[in-house]
Amino acid sequence: MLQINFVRENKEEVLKRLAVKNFKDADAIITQAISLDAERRLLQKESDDVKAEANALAKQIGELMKSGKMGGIKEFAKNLIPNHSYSKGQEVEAIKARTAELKQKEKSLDDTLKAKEEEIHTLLVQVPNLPNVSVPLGKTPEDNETVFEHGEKPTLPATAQPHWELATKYNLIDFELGVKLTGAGFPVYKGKGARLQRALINYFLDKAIAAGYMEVQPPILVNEDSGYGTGQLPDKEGQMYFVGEDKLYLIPTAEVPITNIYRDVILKENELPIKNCGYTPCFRREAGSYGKDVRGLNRLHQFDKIEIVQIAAPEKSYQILEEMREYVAGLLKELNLPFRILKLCGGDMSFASALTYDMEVWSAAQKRWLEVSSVSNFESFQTNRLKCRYKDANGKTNLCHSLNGSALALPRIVASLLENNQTDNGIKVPEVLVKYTGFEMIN
RNA sequence: GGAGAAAUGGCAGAGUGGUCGAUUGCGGCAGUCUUGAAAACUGUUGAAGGUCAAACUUCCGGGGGUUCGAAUCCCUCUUUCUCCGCCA
Repeated sequence: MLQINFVRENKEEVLKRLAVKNFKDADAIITQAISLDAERRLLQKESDDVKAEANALAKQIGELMKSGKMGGIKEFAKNLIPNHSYSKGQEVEAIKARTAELKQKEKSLDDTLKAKEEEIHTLLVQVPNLPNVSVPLGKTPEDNETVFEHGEKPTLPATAQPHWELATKYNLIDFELGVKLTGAGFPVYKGKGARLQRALINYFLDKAIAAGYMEVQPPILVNEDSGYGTGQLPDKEGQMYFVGEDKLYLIPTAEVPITNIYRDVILKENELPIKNCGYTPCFRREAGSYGKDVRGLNRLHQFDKIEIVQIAAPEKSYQILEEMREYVAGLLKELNLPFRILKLCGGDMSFASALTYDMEVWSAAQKRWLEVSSVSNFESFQTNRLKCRYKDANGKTNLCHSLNGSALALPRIVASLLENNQTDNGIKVPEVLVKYTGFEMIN
């Protein structure tokens, strides 16, 4: 969520940059939020003044009663409403009447204030993050900018098979069985298929740890506050599985629990950057995305992913984004998969991101690019919701920046490994994985 | 799941209706002393809104209530601890 103070002070800039994200109602929403905020501050002042008077009265009554000077109370009451005369014994009642009046006023002001704040909030949560100045213009994935390409696309013989056929041929993955147990999109990995999964998880975690990330094992169900903190709620509840009985959501990515570790936390500047990694299964309903690109491992309801998350000082976050991008690229190089890196255009970026790189591997039999990672800088968009802050050298509290990336998502890596490395004698396991799998060939 | 107890500032721990945003200790920061460090001493040290800056307001697990006035009393929710039951 954008900060209202920033929006207020940089309206033109905000509108200009929202246009890059093709956000339609920017002008109306921003203008209204700013005007509501002005009203809000006036109300706040008014309410504060009323409270200040009530507090002062209560305090004085306390002092008078404490000193036992009932006569003092009489004088006090007279000053309260100067031209009013009181009959005996009414002094205290007069004071009470005045505070009751104030209290009523306070309540009505606070109700209005609260409503105003909610209105502003409702408007602001609809506004996406501002894209970084380097984000290319564009509306569709066609407009993404390829910033890096690596590796040779293998040329496969005519007999080459897509991964879902290979998976069946070598008895690695049973899609039908998954349907029996759960439903479409919940495959069962078996034998070397299961072992390959486990090998990849361990390999990715070991690499992340070596790169300075601390491993965490978070819960894979989260509450509503967490869903809100990273921005899945209130908008995308339809994409998450929900356990109604306990009001918990199955995580769509480890980003949610790991980033929420830092919700309502004030960090010391020397603790930054915080680098966490974690393996979790991820659950996505993928409502409305059916078609042929869901074939095999291309799009699942449950899949495994290793996520890297960093909480950084604002002035370092873009440098860190590049480091994270290099880190993920390094993994793909080691796995010997041809890949490209895209800088997403304004129209293709996620709601919360300021700059995103997508990493896509070449899937040789399907002859298409598959997204296996997305590395983003959210700047202070998430941390504003999370209230994740740090104290700088001057003792001032500022919002941190948050970043995350997949490192990596397994299914499409597996798909690409199977397809690209297929030979007449079986599928060759990449060298770096052999010590994790314990076998060199799948046959 | 049943019974009881508790939830206060980075941590520990006072405070049971009236200058309490909160005693005190530890920790942190700054200074004095020292060649330097430690120790000792002095000062300082929560967050949010608001303001040019102040004033001022809010926050003692969350929400609601009683009262002129609540950290303090009442209701409710959540969490933690102890005991019992069940159990990987």
